[in-house]
Amino acid sequence: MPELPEVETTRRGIAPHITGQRIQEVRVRHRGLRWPVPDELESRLTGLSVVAVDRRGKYLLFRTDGGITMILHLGMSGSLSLGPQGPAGPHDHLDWLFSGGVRLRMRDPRRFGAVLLTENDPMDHPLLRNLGPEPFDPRFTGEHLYGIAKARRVAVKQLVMDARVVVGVGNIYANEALFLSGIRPKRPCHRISANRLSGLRDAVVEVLQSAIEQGGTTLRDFVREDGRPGYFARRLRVYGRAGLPCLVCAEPIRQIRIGQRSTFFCPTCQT
DNA sequence: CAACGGACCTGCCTGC
DNA sequence: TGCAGGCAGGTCCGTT
Repeated sequence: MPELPEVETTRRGIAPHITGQRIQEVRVRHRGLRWPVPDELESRLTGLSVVAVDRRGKYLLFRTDGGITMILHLGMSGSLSLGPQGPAGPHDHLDWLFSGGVRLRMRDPRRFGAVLLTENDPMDHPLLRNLGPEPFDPRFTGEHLYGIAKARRVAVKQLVMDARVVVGVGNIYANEALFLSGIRPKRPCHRISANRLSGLRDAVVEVLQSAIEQGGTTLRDFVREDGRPGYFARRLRVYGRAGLPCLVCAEPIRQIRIGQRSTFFCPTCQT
């Protein structure tokens, strides 16, 4: 159930184990993901070595010495694990077996994930081409947010969740960042000052950074028999806390819907 | 262009 | 206990 911190934690967990390793065999059990797993995946990957595992937004990029990059997205319910994992379950779609004996497995019950190949620069791939800056990129600034916000009329929560504006801010961390910066999720983005949007930028960076740091502390558990990456306990201030007292002012946290997504905020701390 | 709603799927929880 | 309904951390795509 990955947002950017989970994807980054996964990347850091697997990269040291498979970088430099040769793909000996690819087993595809179920091709049905968001898009069908390409028929030629097995034949084109077998024999290549992984030279790097990168990330762009929530996409993982497995770069190989054959000039081919495998693009992998975990969707809503996907996870990667390093083996040995035991017998494959019904939602274990793919295995990659490496020459060193390591096995990487992708599980995805809801099948919103994706596995694709590209032989070109993956940044030019249609799925990645129009993505906004990484949250930790110096180009993601308050001015960047403000410049876009003044020309748009959506709720600010929808703006920060728009991958063309900045990548990696999913529903949980959008809620958290808006709480931290004291902005109501529903506020029209063009009616927020540059100063407050700058605060929102800082909050986005902080909330993602600290989640990644917490994930890092459990990385040692990444290789486990049951396979699931070590999900860390999140310290959430508003997400999922409808009706519970605000941790700052004790006012009950409210829950509304914005663009079909659950939204949580404190009616006194956030204006 | 921007905004919006629907679509893709399964699992899990709630309430009748 | 069974079943319907609602909800879930993503994001693409078609329509207006």
